[in-house]
Amino acid sequence: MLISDNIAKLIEQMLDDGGGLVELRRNDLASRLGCVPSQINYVITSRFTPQRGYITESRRGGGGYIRIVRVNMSANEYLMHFFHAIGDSVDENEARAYIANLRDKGVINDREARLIHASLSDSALEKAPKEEKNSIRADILRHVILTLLV
Amino acid sequence: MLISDNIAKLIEQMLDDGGGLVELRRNDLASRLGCVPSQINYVITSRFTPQRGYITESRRGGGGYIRIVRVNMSANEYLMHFFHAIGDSVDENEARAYIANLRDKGVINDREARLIHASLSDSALEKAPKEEKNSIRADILRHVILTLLV
DNA sequence: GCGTTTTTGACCAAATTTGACCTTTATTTG
DNA sequence: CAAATAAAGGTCAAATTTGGTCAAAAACGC
Repeated sequence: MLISDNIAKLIEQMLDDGGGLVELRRNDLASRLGCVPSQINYVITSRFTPQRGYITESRRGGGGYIRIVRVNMSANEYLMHFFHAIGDSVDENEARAYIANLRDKGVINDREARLIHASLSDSALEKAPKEEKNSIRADILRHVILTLLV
Repeated sequence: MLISDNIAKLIEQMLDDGGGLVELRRNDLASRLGCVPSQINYVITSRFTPQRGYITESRRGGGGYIRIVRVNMSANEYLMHFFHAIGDSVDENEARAYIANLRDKGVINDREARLIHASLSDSALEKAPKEEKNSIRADILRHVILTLLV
C-alpha cells in the first residue's frame, strides 16, 4: 500500500473519531507515518478537496495546525453544491470523486454510483473527441445531478 | 501460439482466480511474459472490450494498475438480449425505448431509468459532434448495461 | 500480393515521493 | 516593546514509478 494511501486512511480515521472534524500537526503525522512533512500537504491537496467534500484550513507558527472538516449537508444541498461546483470540464478522476462523495453521503446507492460512473468513464466516452470529452462529461454529470434532485 | 493469445489466456486465468476481477501491473505482466509493456495494452484493447463483456480501468504513477472486470454475461437474459441488440449507433428515441423496456421488465426502477436517460439524452450529449453522437450513446448504453450485470 | 493483425519501441502523461528553501506566528530576550 | 529566535506549516521542482499512445515494421491469412 502506498504511503499516501496510508496517510489518507489515517486522516479518515481521525475524522471518524472526531465526528467529521480533525485538527492535526503536520510534523507529528509525518513522523508517525515515516514520511516527509510535505507529503501530508500532497495528500491533503490531492484527496481532501472541496470536490470530495472536505474543507481545510491551517495555521503556521507555534501552535500551528491543519484542520480538516468533512462537509455535511442535506442531499439536495449536496446536489446543488456539486451542480454549481461542476465547471465546464470534468475529467474522469473528478467525476469519480463526485460520485464517491454522493455515495458516501447516502445521496445515491452503490448501484447508482456504478451506473453513473459507467456513463462518465473514459471508456464509455472514448469516441468523443479528446478536446470535448471533459465538457461532455460535465454536461452528463450536470444532467444526472438534476435528475437526482427531488 | 501468438504472444497476444498467451497474454489473453493468462489474464483470463487471473480473472478466474479473482472471481471475475483482476488488478494487474502492466510492467510485471509484460516481463513475466517476455513482451513489451505496450503489448498488454494491445491485448486489452483488442480482446477485453466492453462489447465482449469486460470493463477496464487503470491508473498511472506510483501504485498504478490496470483493473479488468469480467461481467457474467449469462446472469440476466433480458439484459443480454438488449446488450446484443445495441448496434454501433443509438439515437435518443431508441435509447428511450430500451430504457422503457428495461423498466417494464423490472430490471431497473424508475429512478434508475431517469438517471440513465439523463446520461443518454440529446441534451446531455449536445457537445458531441453530430456524426458521433449516436455511437457515443451506444457506447454509454453498453457500459450501463454491463454495469447492471456486475 | 494485399489487407489485417501483431509486435516493438520511442516518446508521452500522470501520480507519488523527497528535499531544499520560504513564510507566518508565537515566544523569548535584552 | 522591539528584535531575535523557535516553531510551525507552505511551495515548488526534481526524481521516480507507473501506465498510455502511436506509428513503423513484421507476421499472418487468403
